[in-house]
Amino acid sequence: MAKLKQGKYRLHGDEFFEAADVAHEVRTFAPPATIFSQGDPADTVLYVRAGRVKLAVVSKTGKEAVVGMFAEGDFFGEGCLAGQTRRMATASPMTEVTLVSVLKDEMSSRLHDHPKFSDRFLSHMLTRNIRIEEDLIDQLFNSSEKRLARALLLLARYGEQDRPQAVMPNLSQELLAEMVGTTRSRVNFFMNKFRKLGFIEYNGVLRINTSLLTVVLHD
Amino acid sequence: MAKLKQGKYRLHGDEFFEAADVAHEVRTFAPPATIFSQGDPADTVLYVRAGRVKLAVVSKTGKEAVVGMFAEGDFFGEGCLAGQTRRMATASPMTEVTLVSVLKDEMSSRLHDHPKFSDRFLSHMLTRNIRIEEDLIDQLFNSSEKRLARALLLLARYGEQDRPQAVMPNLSQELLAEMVGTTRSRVNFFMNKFRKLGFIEYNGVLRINTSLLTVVLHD
DNA sequence: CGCTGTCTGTCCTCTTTTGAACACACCTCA
DNA sequence: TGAGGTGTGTTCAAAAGAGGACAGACAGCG
Repeated sequence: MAKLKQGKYRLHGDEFFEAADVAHEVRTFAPPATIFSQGDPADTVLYVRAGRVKLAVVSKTGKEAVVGMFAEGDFFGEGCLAGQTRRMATASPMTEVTLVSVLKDEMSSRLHDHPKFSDRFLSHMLTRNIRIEEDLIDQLFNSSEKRLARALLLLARYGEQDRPQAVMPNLSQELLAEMVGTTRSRVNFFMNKFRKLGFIEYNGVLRINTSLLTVVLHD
Repeated sequence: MAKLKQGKYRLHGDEFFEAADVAHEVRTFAPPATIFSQGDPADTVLYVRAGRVKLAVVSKTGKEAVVGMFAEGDFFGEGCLAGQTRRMATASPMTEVTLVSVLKDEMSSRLHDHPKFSDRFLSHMLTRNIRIEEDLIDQLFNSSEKRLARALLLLARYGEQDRPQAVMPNLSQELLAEMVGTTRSRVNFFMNKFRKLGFIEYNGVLRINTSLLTVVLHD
């Protein structure tokens, strides 16, 4: 385990793959490639060694929604372990990304016979679960204004690792709308509102005033 | 393993608890009791041996939303394994219910050293994950009309075990509204619409015409 | 019997959200 | 240099939803 500067412990990359002797394949992607598409046959579980991945669903009406973003240390595509035979969403790289891909059957076996590996995976599942559940509650309770505020705050926390609160510039209002579950015009409206109120500033880079923006969340 | 009539295999009750030698406690509840409340300290994982449980969140503004319903064979309250120290939701029995409760630390240990048990739990997590993700997508894409239709269809599938499509009578429009994430007046409006169109009928018992109602979902 | 509580049916207003349009700025590439 | 692409700022009418209010039906209970 490597201790990161924020003080959190995190298992690093391959160790536990190698410790558990998991047969795997390493693949890299860069935008605008596609890792897998909604409807593809699903027989591998993926793990992010480096970079960032977006998981999105498109509805019958062509609307697109982001249902997950994954970074170093995350698994995704694990639905196939529960019997999903097709991908339910489309995964694409947001940056250059290095992935470890493990066949479903291999994955099941190693989960079964290697406790450390299974611990690690289970802990991912628990965390992911909490996150989706929060997203669901957010959708159930909050207006799009609050949901946008929350999304920005989560992004800010992501950014924390490097400099205080500079968030990636390749984050269009269109993408924000997909993450939040609303339309671009709505996002634009609230972004300007937040800017006027001094909660955020942006012109190329996005800076977020965490403490001010938090106020939006709590009425 | 017992083979159920629908042809699905399902592990039954205690077997795998006993096989894994998990220290546990059995408790029973009946409405209108509370199993645990949002904000309570969280240090056990629960398992439903019989009956049905509702998991709901109340917002700061007093709105209530149902984020999960659990039946025989389901685990819940597993957030504490991922470090949540408080319950994020309130769990209540919907019927008479028999629960198995396992201390968090005991749970971690057994997950770590007993593959069968860990398999079983992991499979629960994967399934639950898929379900919440679907709920989230449903919220992101669909109007309350479609969400209600979906909720009813899911309920019908639940009922499938016994008679074709009679759904529990103690299912108020208020509760439906909480499950769907809307208001009662909205639910009432669509229930009447569905009834007029012959998609459902109700007067005490609710009967759902699955194939007709499915049409609503697909435009 | 009447009181009370719960659930349904209905109606109405106010707010939020959608969906689409158009102008403008900026970048890139031929 | 100019054309096309992409992202932003802005506006607006129309649709969907929220949030109440109120009456009637019905059951349990003192």
